[in-house]
Amino acid sequence: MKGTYLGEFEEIVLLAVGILRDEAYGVSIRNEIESQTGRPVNIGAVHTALHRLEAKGYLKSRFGEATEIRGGKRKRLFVLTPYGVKALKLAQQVRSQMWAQLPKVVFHQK
Amino acid sequence: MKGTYLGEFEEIVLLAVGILRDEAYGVSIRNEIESQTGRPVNIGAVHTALHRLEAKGYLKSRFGEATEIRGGKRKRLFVLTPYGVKALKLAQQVRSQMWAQLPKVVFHQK
DNA sequence: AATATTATATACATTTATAAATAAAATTGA
DNA sequence: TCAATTTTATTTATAAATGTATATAATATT
Repeated sequence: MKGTYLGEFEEIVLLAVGILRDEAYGVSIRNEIESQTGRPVNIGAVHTALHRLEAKGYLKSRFGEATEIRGGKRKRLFVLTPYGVKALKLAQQVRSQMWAQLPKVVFHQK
Repeated sequence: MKGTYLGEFEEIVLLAVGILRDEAYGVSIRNEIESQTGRPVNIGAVHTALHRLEAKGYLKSRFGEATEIRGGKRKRLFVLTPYGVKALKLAQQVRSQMWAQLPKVVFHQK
């Protein structure tokens, strides 16, 4: 495991998994990110990120039932590991601390 | 200008520039990031990020006086542009909003 | 069989990490 | 004085990690 920190997109994927809880899989994660950020997200990008995050130990996965709705392969459901939660907290904490030190002048620039 | 959002490291570089104000240049930025994050930072990584961020319009730069202390080249001093401040705010806002939606269970996982 | 839904694989682009080279300016000391 | 040295800094080159897009596969419904 090399990179000890999260990429920008990886972090958002982790957050989406946390929010979705038992319903976090490729497509629902994509939708969640799109609605939260307003930016279009490619499904392949999500799967690649999920795979890497699992390899790094930030996520774990299991197969769900084949979808009840229409068709499709079995969903692969993801959950945060304690290590993943820790990484999220650390990333946010560092930035919060830096934000708090930004001079007001900069902060209020338009 | 392609990538519309900030990389993880780019964001930290911008924050360091904001904190350092009139004294933001390669070496001081590196030191600031190291002390804020506790992780070692390569000076070349900082310079490439600064260059990219300037090209994207998030930063602008000018030359400072040659150092008063011993020897050395002129420093290239950086400041945030309004566009850079906006990008920082947006990035933090999206994540704060997502954090707020994380179920408490996840949040308090150790 | 065609369609809808989902996952996976592959390829390529961009960002970040690392190391080494180059440049500029002040000090040192003959 | 002035060339060698020291200090400070930027630039360049390359590798690794991360981000994005496209193509392919699997499975159920219509």
